[in-house]
Amino acid sequence: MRYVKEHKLQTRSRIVEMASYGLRQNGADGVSVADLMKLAGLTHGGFYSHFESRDALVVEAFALAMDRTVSRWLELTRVMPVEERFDVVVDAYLSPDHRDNQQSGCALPALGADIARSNQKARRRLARKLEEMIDVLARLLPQKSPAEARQVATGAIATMMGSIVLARAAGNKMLSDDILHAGRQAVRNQAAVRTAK
Amino acid sequence: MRYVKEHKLQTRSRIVEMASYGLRQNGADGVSVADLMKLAGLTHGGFYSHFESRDALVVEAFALAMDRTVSRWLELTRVMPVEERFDVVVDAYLSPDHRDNQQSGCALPALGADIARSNQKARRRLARKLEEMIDVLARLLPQKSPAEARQVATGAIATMMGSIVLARAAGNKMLSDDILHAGRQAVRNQAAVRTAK
DNA sequence: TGTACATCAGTGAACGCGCGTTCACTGATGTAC
DNA sequence: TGTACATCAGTGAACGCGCGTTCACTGATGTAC
Repeated sequence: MRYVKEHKLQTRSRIVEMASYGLRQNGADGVSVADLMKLAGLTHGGFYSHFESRDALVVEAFALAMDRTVSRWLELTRVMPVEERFDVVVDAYLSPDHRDNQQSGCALPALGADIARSNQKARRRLARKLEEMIDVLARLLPQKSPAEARQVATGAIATMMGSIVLARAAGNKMLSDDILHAGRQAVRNQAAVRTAK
Repeated sequence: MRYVKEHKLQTRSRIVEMASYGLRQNGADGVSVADLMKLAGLTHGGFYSHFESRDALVVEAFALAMDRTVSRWLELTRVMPVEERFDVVVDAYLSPDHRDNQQSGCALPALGADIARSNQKARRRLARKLEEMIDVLARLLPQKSPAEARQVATGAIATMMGSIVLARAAGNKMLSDDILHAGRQAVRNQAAVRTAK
C-alpha cells in the first residue's frame, strides 16, 4: 500500500467541501462533475472511485454545508450572554454579507428548492439536518418552553431562508435591503410574542 | 392572412400557461423545450417563432404565475370581512394543499432560487412582481400604517415562501406539518405585534 | 357558390455541444528484499 | 542503503444521450376571383 489509508479519504473530503461551495453558488444543476473535480484540483475521471453518482455528492455536499451552518451558530453564540444569542444568529443570517456570499452561506436558500424536488432519501437526510438546525436555534431561546422555542425556531428558520432567497432574487438594491430588514423585524416579532414561559 | 391575428397569440399564451405549470413542478432547469411544447399540445420546432429563447419563456411563465397568485389573493379576500382577509391568505398559502400542489402554487417557493441565479433583467422583473405582491398583501392590513403594513407583508411573504420550501423539502411528514404550523404562527405573531397604528 | 392561391403556424429531421459515466492506462509511492 | 516491485489514486479519451436551437418543408386556412 503506497498511500497512507487516510489519503483517499482526505481527497474525498476536499471534493465534498469544494463541491459544497460550487453547488451553493450555482445550484444543484449548475456545475458539472468535471468542474466540481476541478475545484478540488483533480480531473473528472477519478470521480466514480469516490462517489456512486453525481447525485450522491450533491447530497453529501448539502449535508456538509448544513453542518457548517450549525457549527457557525454555535461558535457565534458561545461567548455571548444568553439573552443576546438568538438575535446574534438572526442578524448574522439576515446580513448583506450572507446575501452576497451565496457560496459560503447557508445551504437552505441556495439548495432547498432543489432538495424539495429530489428523491425521498435525500429529503429524509435534509429533514434530519433541518431538525438539528431547529434544535440548536431553539436552545438559544431558553426563556421559552421547549415546545414554544421549537416552534419559534422553526418559523424563524423559514423566515430567514425565505428572506435570503427573496433578497438575492430581487434585482433591486433598495427592495433587497428592505427584505432583509423586514426579515429581521419579522423574526424578532415572532420571538417577542408571549416571551414568558 | 389565413388565421385571425389572435390565433398565434392564443397559442403563445397557452404555451406560457402550460409552461408555468411544468416549470413550477420541475424547476427552471427541469423541463426541456420539447416537453414544454408538448404540454401545450405542440411540437418543439415552432418554439422559436414564439420566443427568443428558452430563458425568455421561463421568465414569462414565472411572471404569469406571480400574477395568478396575486389574482388568487384578491379573489379569496373580496367577500371577506376586512379583519379576516390577511389570515385567509396566510392560511391558504400555508396549507397542505399548497405544499402538495407545486405546479399550480406560488412561483416563489418553486422558482425563487432559480431566479436568484438568473440575469439582472429577469431579477428586475421578479422585483416588480414581488412589489405588487407585497402591496396587495399590505392592503389587507388596513389597521397598520402603510409603512408598517408593507414591512409586515414583506416579512410574511418571506416566511410563507420559506415555510413552503422547507415543508416540501422535508422528507418527513410530521416535520413537514410542523413547519406549516410554525409558519402560520410566525406570520400571525408578526402581524399581531404593535397592531395599533 | 366554387376554386386556385398565397400565407404562415406548426412539423420533424438535423446540428453541435456539454453532460454523466466508463474504462484502459499511468505514474507516484510504501514495502520487500 | 539501494533497487525492483505491486498497488491504486488519479488521468484523459471515449461513449451515448438529451439538450437548445435551426431550418427546409407541410398543410390548414382566409381571400381573391
